[in-house]
Order: sequence, then C-alpha cells, then structure tokens
Amino acid sequence: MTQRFQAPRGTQDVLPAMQPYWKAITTAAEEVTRLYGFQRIDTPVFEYAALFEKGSGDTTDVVEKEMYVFEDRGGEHLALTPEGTPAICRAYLEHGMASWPQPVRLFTTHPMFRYDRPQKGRYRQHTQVDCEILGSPDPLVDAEVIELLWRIYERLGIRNVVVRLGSIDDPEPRRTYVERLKDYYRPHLDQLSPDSQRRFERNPLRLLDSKDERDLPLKEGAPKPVETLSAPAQEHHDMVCKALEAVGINYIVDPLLVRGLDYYNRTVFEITPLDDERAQSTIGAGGRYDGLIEILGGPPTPAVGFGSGIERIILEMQRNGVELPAGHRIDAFIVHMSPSAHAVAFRLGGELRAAGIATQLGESGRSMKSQMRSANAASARLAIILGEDEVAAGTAVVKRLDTGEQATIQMADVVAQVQEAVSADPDAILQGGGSRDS
RNA sequence: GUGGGCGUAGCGUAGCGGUUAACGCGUCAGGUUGUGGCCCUGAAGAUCGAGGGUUCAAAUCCCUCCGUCCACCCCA
Repeated sequence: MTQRFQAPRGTQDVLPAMQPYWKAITTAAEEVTRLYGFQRIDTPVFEYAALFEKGSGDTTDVVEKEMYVFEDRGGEHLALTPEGTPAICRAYLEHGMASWPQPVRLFTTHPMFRYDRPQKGRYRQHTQVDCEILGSPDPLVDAEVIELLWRIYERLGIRNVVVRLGSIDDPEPRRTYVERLKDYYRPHLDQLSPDSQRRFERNPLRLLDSKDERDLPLKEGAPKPVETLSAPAQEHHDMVCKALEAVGINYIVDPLLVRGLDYYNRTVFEITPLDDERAQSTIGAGGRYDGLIEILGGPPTPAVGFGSGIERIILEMQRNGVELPAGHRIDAFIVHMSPSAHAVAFRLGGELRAAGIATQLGESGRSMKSQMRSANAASARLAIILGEDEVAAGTAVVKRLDTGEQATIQMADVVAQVQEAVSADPDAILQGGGSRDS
C-alpha cells in the first residue's frame, strides 16, 4: 500500500467527474474576458527565480519559504511559477508590448506552485484565472477588472459573495503611514501575540488582519490605511468606489484589508463568500501594481490585475449548490458478436466517427448481454447490433435505447440513418449526463 | 515550520483483544435459444498505512514513522 505511488502532497488529479467544472470555469473566463477586450497569453510553467525574487519581493512568504526553486542541468536558477503577475509583466517587457495600443489587456489560466502545507482550498499546485491590464493609471480600469471577475462568478452561479475593497496608498505616503502604525503599536508590543510581534518587524501592515484574540483590542484603535490616504490615492479610491456603485457590484470598503505581496499600491481587493468564515475562502484577489514593471527593469507602467483560484471557485460553486453532471455520452454503441463481425464493426465504427458520430465498440468476445450493458453504461443513444446473420445479409440492427424500438437496415444506409436519428434530438447529446428514468 | 483529527477491498462504512475480517456501491460473469436499464445469483478484489512492542492471541492496546484532513503562519 505504502509502496504504491500517490500524487505528490498537495497535488491532485482532476478526474472525469470534475472536468465539467473546469470546462465551465475556463469557458466563462474566456467568454467574459472577450467581452472586456482581453486577449489570451500563456507563459511558461517555470521562469528564472530572480523574476519572482525581484518582482514579488524577496522577503514575502511566497518567495522566501514557498517557492519551488531548482537548478537545471545548465546551472540556471529556476522557479515553478508561484504567481502570475510578474511573469506577465516580464512578457510585456520582453515583447515590447509598450508599443501596442495601451492599455494591454491579457488573461490566462496558469498552474501556480507553492510549497505550503495543504489544507482545504490550498494546494501545492493550483490553477489561477489571471487577468491584467497593463499601461493604464485610470481608476476605471481597477473597477473594470473587479467587475469582470464579478461577472465570471455570476455566470458560474456563485451568488453570495462580496468584494472587499481597500487602498494601501502609494509607496511614499505608505512609508509614513507604516511609521505611524508602528508608533501606535510600539508601546504595547508585549501585549501582542508572538505572531504579531514578528509582524511588527517584518510586515507591520499585516498587524491589521491578525485573527489572534490578544491582538483584537489594539487593532480596533489602530490607524487604518484607507482612512489616511494621500490626496491622489483618495481620489483614485473614490472613483473606483463610484464606478462599482454605478454597475451595482456588491462591495464593502474593508479598512483592514492588506495584501501579502510587496508590489501593490493603491487599490487592493478580495472577493470572499459572505457566509463562510473559513480561512481559505478568498476565491479571487488582486490590486494595482504601478511600480512592478519598473522594478523589473522597464519604464514606469501603471497596471492592475487579479488572480482567482479555480479549485476554490469549484468549492464555492459546490457550496452554492451548482451541480454539473458528468458529460459522458455516446451516440452509437456497436455490439458485435461473431468473429466474422469484428472487422465489419471496426470499419463501421470508423465510418461513423468520420461522420461526426461519437461511437464506441463493445469488447470482442464478450457476450451480447454484456455488450448491451456496456452500451447502457456509456449512456449510448443507439445500439448497432452486428451478428453472424447481419454480416451474412449485409445488414445491421439499429436499436434506440430510450424506447427500445429497433429496425434492421442495409449496411450501406447505417451511417445516414444513425446521423438522422442522432441529429433529430441534438439536445439529448449536448446535455449528456446519462440520466435514466426508472 | 507549529498544533489537532483520521488511516480496514476502487469508493463509502462495520468490526475495537479470540476461529476462514463483514456490508453497501462499483467491477466482472451468469439468470437456456442473439438484446440494455430494474431484479436475482455468483466471482474477483484487503499482507486491516508501514515498522516495532505488549499478549497464549492484535485490525482491535502501546511506541515510532509515513500518509491524509483541519487549523495557525501565509495565500488563490
């Protein structure tokens, strides 16, 4: 048992039964992003590790303790993508997208890797829908990416979620804010939880979203970033709010919202379920990162974007009671009994498939009953029966599995007849599901 | 990295010191002459996560390890 291979910790197989969810999500992402003028980009699964060390910030947890880094045979220092934004910015620079019409709108679905302890909604490999708008400082595009993400969820049947919106200002005013925050906490350091004492040194902003009871009293009176914004950031934030109101997005300004990546400025947001207090319930998050492209060696280029975890979206869909049946359904199932029928069956199968008809063959040598059972299990619409008699007569028996009626027809007419029977009721094929009424 | 729960056939479970480890679902095969779904019968499938210990006897008790799930940190 222990000798048998298992998927590595924190990874998972997406089995056929779950594929409809993946398909629904990627389709929704493709369709909605198209409506917003996005184009698809695909970046490599691994990049130079330095891209993330510089871009995401080498003191962030994502880079410092979670990145899958390795050296290849040529001694290159590489990393499995831990997050998408720096990779897309790299592509923007590498391909001179600054000379495309601005802003550039890109989306992708991409696997992400983080060496983390797995738990519900957290995996070492997960997949994100990622959207970025590069080259615009306009607060309206902040609102636009939020709206876009909202619409994707809406299409997928996710209802009870809320946008938590915050602003962490620009780097300069944020530095003075962080000093104020530290001044506020400094006299009370010994009352804080050990985690928060560490946060005080490493990432003071995180003090604001501590869940530890010992930190709650102080948290209340702490200065909040959204309440002390610089004038330009305030104006920006107000405009994002107004735009979201104009399109009826359910959002709240969350003064405690901070994000773990260094490159964010001004707008930050998360979308979370309203009725789920779990830790990993955030299904999508993002923000503005006007400084990132410059950090990566490019010209100052304002940009905004988000990532949303497909695995978490699926969990949320299921919590919302969205059920997608497995779509396995076959049009025709060829039952062939005698040795003389095998080759005929095989050729007919090829002809049917060439005509666009999903066709499966029974297993050679199995009894007719067994093959009919297989036809049923495959949710076939038609069974095509080939025995010694039919082969000798140059005919086939075509049987509808829903009504049970059947007819003997000339071999030469089988493809046309099957095509007609199948196209007569296209819905049944499209819907799939293999449901049986009993 | 820290803390807690759980590990019995493909899946879900029962058994919690004592003869060949049970049940449901699933799989395969049958239920007479070439016909599915329901039903019936049968079969295959488990070194009871691994290693060690206690005992006349261990799936059942103890220890270690591994795996998994949940929470913290952090994140989608």
